[in-house]
Amino acid sequence: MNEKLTSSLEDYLEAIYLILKENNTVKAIDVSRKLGVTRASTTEALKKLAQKKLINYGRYDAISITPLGEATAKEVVNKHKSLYEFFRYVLGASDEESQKNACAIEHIISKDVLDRIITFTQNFHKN
Amino acid sequence: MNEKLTSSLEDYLEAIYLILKENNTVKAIDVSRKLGVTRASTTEALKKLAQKKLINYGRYDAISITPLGEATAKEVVNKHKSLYEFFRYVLGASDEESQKNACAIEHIISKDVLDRIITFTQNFHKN
DNA sequence: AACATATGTTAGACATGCCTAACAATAAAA
DNA sequence: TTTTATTGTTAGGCATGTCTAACATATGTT
Repeated sequence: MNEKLTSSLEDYLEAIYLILKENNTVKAIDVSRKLGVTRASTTEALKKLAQKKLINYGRYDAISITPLGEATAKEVVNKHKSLYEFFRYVLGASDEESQKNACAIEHIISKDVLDRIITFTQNFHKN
Repeated sequence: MNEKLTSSLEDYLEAIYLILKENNTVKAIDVSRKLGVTRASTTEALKKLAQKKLINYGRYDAISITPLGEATAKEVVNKHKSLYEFFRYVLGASDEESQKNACAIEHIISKDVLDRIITFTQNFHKN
């Protein structure tokens, strides 16, 4: 049941969550544009996310996020944010580099190492 | 021509390089065991690496690495080592966690951010 | 050398994830 | 409201990467 999401599906879920937060509404095409994929690809991803109970969605239907989906999305967004801040403010990388690497690494880093990075960043800011 | 390797092919090349360094010889089955994949999968990967001139290899033939392949492998190994050291000695993660995360992140981190991590680790050791 | 075991290869299958092109439905404009 | 444009869906294709099972070759043992 509770299988781990693929990087790709995490990206779709994250996009839906972020768009919803800005617009209070999401359309498939917004997701397509945000991720730079075709509408066809988005349709397929939406089906899979709905099957996993992370979003509510039916044919030609509005998209909404479930509580489970929202929790999952928030986790990904937090990972992204934590990594971004580490790259940007601790390592001094550019905004673009920090974003790019956070986007890739957020899907594969372990909780243990991420937590250490978060702690490290906090201590770094204190000193 | 000089297309970037996939994460998977980088793993195979890295394994070949490391086994060669220990044994002075590699067999496909060694690679299979090291990566936890079937012999069939390794055969296919070897074909692709040979096509890209990273290894010398023909049907039922011994495997050797080309200068280009060796250079490429060394880069990956260095990325791995740098990440491992950062996780292990700067963040204080366990050996296993450090290995696991290095294995995954080595394929996707950018040169810019990696270089910053290397510098950071060096400075950390000085203080 | 003959047989047995280990290793390598191939074919065919499956899963993921992307695409294009054609079609369907909805929304906007006339 | 009828037409047009936008958005969503489906079907079919392609690439990657894995697997199993059957077969081929090589290696080791007797």
